Amino acid sequence: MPRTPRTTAIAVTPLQKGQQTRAAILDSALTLASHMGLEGLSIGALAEVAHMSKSGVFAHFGSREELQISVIREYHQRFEAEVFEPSLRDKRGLPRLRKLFERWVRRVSVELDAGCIYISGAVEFDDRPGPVRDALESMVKAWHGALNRAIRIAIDEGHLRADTDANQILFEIHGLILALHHDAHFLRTPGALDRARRGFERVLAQDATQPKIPPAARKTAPR
Amino acid sequence: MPRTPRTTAIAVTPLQKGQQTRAAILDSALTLASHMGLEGLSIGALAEVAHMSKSGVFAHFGSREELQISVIREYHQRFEAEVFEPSLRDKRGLPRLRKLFERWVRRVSVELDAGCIYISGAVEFDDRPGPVRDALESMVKAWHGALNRAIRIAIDEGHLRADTDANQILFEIHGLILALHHDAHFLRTPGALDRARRGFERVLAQDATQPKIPPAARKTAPR
DNA sequence: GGCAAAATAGAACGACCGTTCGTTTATTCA
DNA sequence: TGAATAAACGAACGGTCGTTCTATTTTGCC
Repeated sequence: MPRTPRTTAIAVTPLQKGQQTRAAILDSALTLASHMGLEGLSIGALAEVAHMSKSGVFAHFGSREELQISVIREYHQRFEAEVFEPSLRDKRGLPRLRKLFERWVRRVSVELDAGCIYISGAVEFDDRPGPVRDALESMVKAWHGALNRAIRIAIDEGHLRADTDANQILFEIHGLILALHHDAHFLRTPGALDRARRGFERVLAQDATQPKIPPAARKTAPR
Repeated sequence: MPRTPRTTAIAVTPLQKGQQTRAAILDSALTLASHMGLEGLSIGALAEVAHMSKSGVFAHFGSREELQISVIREYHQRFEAEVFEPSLRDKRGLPRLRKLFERWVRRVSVELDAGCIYISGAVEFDDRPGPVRDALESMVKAWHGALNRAIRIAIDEGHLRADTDANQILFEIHGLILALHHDAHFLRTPGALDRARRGFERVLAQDATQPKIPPAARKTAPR
């Protein structure tokens, strides 16, 4: 058989028309879901934003549930590309962990008005079993796994004490992100970003083997 | 004019029939909203749970929005009665703060399956202006104000250092509660409750004037 | 250029939504 | 007890939802 790049031609052709509009729809769906939540994401509203008919949008996903799952997967992909992957080029241990947190914090707060789909999704679907919840859960767990690994590397490198409880640190760091999201998006308290950063340094300080010299604070607080 | 306890007869009569069923409806509405969120709270579903007709339920509130606000107010009242008010009988300062946190933590995690309306509401309404959001925001701010006062009392009593940043502590404590809610309800991770408690003691340890002797941990970790 | 296949549109569906209205039942009070 | 009032019902409305189906248009390929 000669070359048959028919059905599974992934990256060769510059995206078939269908995949292309699908990507455009998904892009609109992401911003829409960030504002209205995954439950508030309706096909009608999405069609309007994408300048398409309801059935035209629908045909790309087959069901609303599949659309929601696609949104979650797309969000995960962007999250990984923006927050996780760059950290692989950072120095292992605490430096990498700090950068990871900084990018995370930015992602949650800088997403100007829109909220984080992991966070809103967790609240919307904590009581609602099904494929959407499953997709969300596996994405969140994957991210937590990556964070846990980063923390353990910091232990292995000797930057954190050997008896450090990685999951406890993860729990507290995650709490800081959630509080940041809450204060920045709901209460709109100014200064929440710095509170998250200060909290992060306090969490690290507890288990750090070196006296705390957070690189950013060094010039302003050189005591 | 003789006695006219007509419209505003609050606590004298053992609750008119109307108020009585209104309270019953509100009770069902609270559990329903805890599961489905404030946005997922529909009058039809509520009527079914309350064994009433839609219009019968509707008449008690006049609009869905008013129903949502009533739910928020009722939740706030219960939250205050269960978490805040008992603390007024606790010893001022750190003891009171610890009890406050412990009751809060219990409230968030022990609500067996249902979620906290403050937390889910904050996510649902963070970019949806209107009376519902306003009601939620004022309730949450009232609670934060009470917590802030409790922390400052601990400073005044000399239990926390004089230069303690009360709002920073509040931010971090709130984060622990949010992380607990996330892990307990969404991920269903076991041990989240203890992680929240440990985090709380770490937050306090940073600013405590006495070496950390958390009363609960004294017997298990007497080092 | 023409043909098969993919992509989109448009109308219609049943279900549920919040809300309105007229009627009927239950409660209150003299 | 009987009249006045409050409470609850039931049907209906306009609207939006996800989904289905059939037509029409657009695309990709020889």
